[in-house]
Amino acid sequence: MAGVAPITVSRAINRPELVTKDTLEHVREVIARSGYVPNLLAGGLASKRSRLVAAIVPTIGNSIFAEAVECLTDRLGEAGYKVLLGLSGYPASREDELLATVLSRRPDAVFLTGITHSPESRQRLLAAKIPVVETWDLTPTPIDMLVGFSHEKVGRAVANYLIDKGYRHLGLVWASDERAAIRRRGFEDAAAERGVTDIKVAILPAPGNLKLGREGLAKLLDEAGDLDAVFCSSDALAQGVLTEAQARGLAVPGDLAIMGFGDLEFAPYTYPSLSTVRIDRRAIGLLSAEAMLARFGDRPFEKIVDIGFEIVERAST
Amino acid sequence: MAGVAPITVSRAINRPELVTKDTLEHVREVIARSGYVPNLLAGGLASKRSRLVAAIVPTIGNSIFAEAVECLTDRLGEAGYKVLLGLSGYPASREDELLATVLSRRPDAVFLTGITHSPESRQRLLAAKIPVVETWDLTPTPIDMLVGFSHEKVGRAVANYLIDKGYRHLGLVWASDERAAIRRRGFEDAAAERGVTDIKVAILPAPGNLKLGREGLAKLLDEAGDLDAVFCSSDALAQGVLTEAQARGLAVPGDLAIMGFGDLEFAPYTYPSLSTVRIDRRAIGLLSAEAMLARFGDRPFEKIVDIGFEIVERAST
DNA sequence: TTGAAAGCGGTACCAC
DNA sequence: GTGGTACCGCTTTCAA
Repeated sequence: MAGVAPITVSRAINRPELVTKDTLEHVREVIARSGYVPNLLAGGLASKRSRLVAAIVPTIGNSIFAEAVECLTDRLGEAGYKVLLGLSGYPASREDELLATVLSRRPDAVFLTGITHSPESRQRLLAAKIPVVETWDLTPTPIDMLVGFSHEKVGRAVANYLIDKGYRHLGLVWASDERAAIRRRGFEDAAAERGVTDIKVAILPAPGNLKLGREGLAKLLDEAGDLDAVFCSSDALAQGVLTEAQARGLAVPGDLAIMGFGDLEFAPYTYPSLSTVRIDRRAIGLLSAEAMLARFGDRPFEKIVDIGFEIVERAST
Repeated sequence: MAGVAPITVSRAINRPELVTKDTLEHVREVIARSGYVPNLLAGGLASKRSRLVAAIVPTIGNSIFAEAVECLTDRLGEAGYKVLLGLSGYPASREDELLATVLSRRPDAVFLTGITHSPESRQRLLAAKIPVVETWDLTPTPIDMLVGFSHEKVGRAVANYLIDKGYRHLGLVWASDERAAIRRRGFEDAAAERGVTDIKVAILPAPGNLKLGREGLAKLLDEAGDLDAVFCSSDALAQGVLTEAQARGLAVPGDLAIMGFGDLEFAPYTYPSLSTVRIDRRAIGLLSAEAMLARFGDRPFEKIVDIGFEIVERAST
């Protein structure tokens, strides 16, 4: 329609600096007039760059992962990439199958949640020869790149924090999630080193929610009445624990201290508020995007980024 | 590698019923052994079916949209489709641009939030000739299909509900969001019909959160002390209003009744809990998926699905 | 700066 | 039931 070769249109769109100003204007005018929409499937096939990034997360509903995915999507979108969403569920049993189907879309990079993946998945990821960013956890041997923090350190830090404050009768209201299990181990190890053992635990199905939190505390209190501090594997559970404590007339933190995890948006402004472990979820998405973009542009990027965490003290501990 | 024509491999994967059992087994064995991963970009280009569905939502972080997208993704995933995420932000100013870039991926269907789209977007959508599902709202003239509910009716229902309960000094803590504006109009119209005017309004930026909710109630109370019921444009804001009310020593619902909107997961179990308008977010995602799948299979599906809503009464009204 | 030809990796169509 | 051939719509490569 524009009276030029297809390749000139391609260049006008993708590398306008290679085209004369006049040709460029003309092609653009025809594009606008004709309503031409380039077919990126075809483009991806020919160029072997799909400009698609797969994000595999357990869930995005009411969850700490949503915000990371949101940041990832935003940042990648600026650079012309779109995010393919893969929800692996809890437990991440669907990850293998999901990864296989997602890789057949030929994404240019993959964002993964967690660091434990089946040998088949690792193999497939390696074979794809694309940037892979594992997140939400730390390991010295990532598949490729990693943006996360140490769950063991979180557990240890919270145990020491609570013990420093004088609490000795500790309880956990805990979702049966892989990374939470590592936090628990860190917590129990550090507590044991300080001479605090006999930690009560209520295990609940993941993902946690307010109702499960209430049930968790109820179970804990029915079994052991002398609890003075509870650490929860998520803020959602902590909200439930707080609710149950209030319903039972317990003063927080007077009778019972409560610590959450994740620092979900609703937490910081609640009154009386929950103490929690702040994780910079936006940083996980953003840094993952930057890591991928760096690799796309052959620029160097740190292999492992530890974004750390922070204990946020509020009225409840 | 299998000693058969490419098309036979294609059939073994996509239409195994057309291939002899022996050939099928052999091809499958070779596929497993070689680690062959089909290229769906190429397949999509050739077949003109990308098996991609675009979902355009304002945001997925801490939001009512995340759950709908989750259900959509799950249901479509079962059928071999993947979801391309498009985040249009608040206000949906990026929708046009987003839609253009997303359509160049040749999705087989599009999930949209809301019913107001620019003429260019409507045009592009129509030109794509694919199923389009608009959601979260109602109109007699959708682009194609629609799964939603009437925001005007929600507003009217809440006004009548509060007035029936004897509240006369009404306030709104409201995010500046398009659909919320329609609920507000319905609320004010119905209230006016019952003789209740002079409704105080605090307008806040979207999306609402707990902190903004606190600020909203503070503003309302500072301007008009005689408030006896507040309707919030989201549960997140309502949580903030509740928090601020408690901080000021107001009894809820004795001194101040509070009504939220959306029925976010944290709300149902909070104690004392918020009354709210329950929207079946999962149904929006699921029914949208079903609508698309029906159209893919040339099966009929209702053009417009009104999922309705429900006022959930709890301690706070 | 622009274009011709080839091909990316599959699937549609029709013959065998 | 299986295969040959053409072609999906774009980008690569190399030549002009």
